[in-house]
Amino acid sequence: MNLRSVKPPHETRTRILDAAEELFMQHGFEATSMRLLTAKAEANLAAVNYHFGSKDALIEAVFRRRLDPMNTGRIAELDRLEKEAGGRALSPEEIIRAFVGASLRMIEDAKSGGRNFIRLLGRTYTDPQKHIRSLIGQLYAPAMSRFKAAFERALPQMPGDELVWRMHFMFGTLAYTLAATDTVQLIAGCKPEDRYDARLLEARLTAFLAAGLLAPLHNAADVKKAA
Amino acid sequence: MNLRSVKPPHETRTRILDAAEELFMQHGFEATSMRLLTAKAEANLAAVNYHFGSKDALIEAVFRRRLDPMNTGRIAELDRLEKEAGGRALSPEEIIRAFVGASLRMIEDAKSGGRNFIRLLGRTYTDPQKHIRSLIGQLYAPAMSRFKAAFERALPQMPGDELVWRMHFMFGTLAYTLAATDTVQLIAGCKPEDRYDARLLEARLTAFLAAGLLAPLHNAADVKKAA
DNA sequence: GTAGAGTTCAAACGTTCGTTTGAATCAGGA
DNA sequence: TCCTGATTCAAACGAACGTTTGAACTCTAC
Repeated sequence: MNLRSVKPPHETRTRILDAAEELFMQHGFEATSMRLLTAKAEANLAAVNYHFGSKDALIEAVFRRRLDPMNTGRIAELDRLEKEAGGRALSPEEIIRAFVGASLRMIEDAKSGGRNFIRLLGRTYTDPQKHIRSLIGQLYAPAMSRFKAAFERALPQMPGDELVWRMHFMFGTLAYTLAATDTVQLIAGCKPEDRYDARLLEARLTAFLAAGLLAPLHNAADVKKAA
Repeated sequence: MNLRSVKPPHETRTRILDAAEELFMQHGFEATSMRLLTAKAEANLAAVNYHFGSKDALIEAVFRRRLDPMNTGRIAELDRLEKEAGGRALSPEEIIRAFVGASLRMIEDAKSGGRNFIRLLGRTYTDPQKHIRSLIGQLYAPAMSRFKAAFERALPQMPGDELVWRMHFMFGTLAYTLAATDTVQLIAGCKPEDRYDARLLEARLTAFLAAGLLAPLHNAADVKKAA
């Protein structure tokens, strides 16, 4: 029995995923070389191609590992809330919290690299590569349609296109807030340790998003008339 | 006089900037090679290094060309509004519109590549490379502090850290909304030509942002108690 | 018409990239 | 103990990268 045999099966795979998550976040996909990545994972250069097939397949695996459970959890949480509410309609705040909470709980989970992943994810929503965006879209699609239906029930009076846009705005606020923490420092000095008091952030985000979602409806006719 | 002499002076520089703007948007910085870029600009491979010095310097020039006038315009618009208002305090909506309007006016300007730039910009806020983010931060700093002061005058009752966070949220919504148009299609089918009716989008965005900015203040003590 | 600065050009530089290869090493069952 | 499939390893592959070079070319001013 040599030293290497103490590793559980597939540990190399996991070490590669962890290293990839962190390095992709720090440097981006293209700027992270397989040599740097495998060195950090304490694996051989060929290990990525052996275990995943290619660099692109590794990227996909990084997202699937975290995103599938996260969105499954979001849907389950929504199911739970609706069952708990019986026939009563959920409030917009409850629905927002079910969505936002999943991200923040992963950020709070400091032991696993969840925070790395959330920041990576925020950056990837706007990645220029089409196959990456379509992967993200594909992984989000079930949760998206589920939450859209929930919002429609909670806000039956809101026009469909308006709801789509406001969901887009909410989604963007969440993605950007968790990815671009530097901007807060840009706006004003802000102690780093305050940045991720997840519970306080959740309250701030939810209040902001709920208010935006429930903003008074503009009058499209007025907008066009003013033009 | 040969064919090339019909080009105005520095036109090669401009063609390179235009090509870079479009290709950086489509493929990102790293994935855009100098060979592809100079081919699109109908320039020699060495032209970028001759006119700009390096690829990094080209990236910086792309941002400076658009961002400097845009933020100068934002500040001028705010100055104009305040002068027009005399002593009266500006409303949050007016301030938001002054900021958002600059982005949307550039998107509307379809002839120049303004729309490309705005999308590129939205993606770059979350770029992993530190020197790029710090460049963006540096170019935004004057407008940021100017608008922060304006919001403080408009909302004297709002705590400082709360305002910083809400500005962060607003900034994120704007950046993401203009960069990740694909997500709207993900949430629900949406005709592409509707996506950038800039005037309608400005109304939607401003309503959402103003409502979020003016959201009821949460009670931080309650949040901590609930934890 | 010629000197000279500004610009363009083809070619090559050294480096790094993702991937492949084939041998070496491992664990576990017959 | 030996076989077998799974995994790791060092080494090399061809391609693509950003940059540099020095000659060729263009236009202006004298």
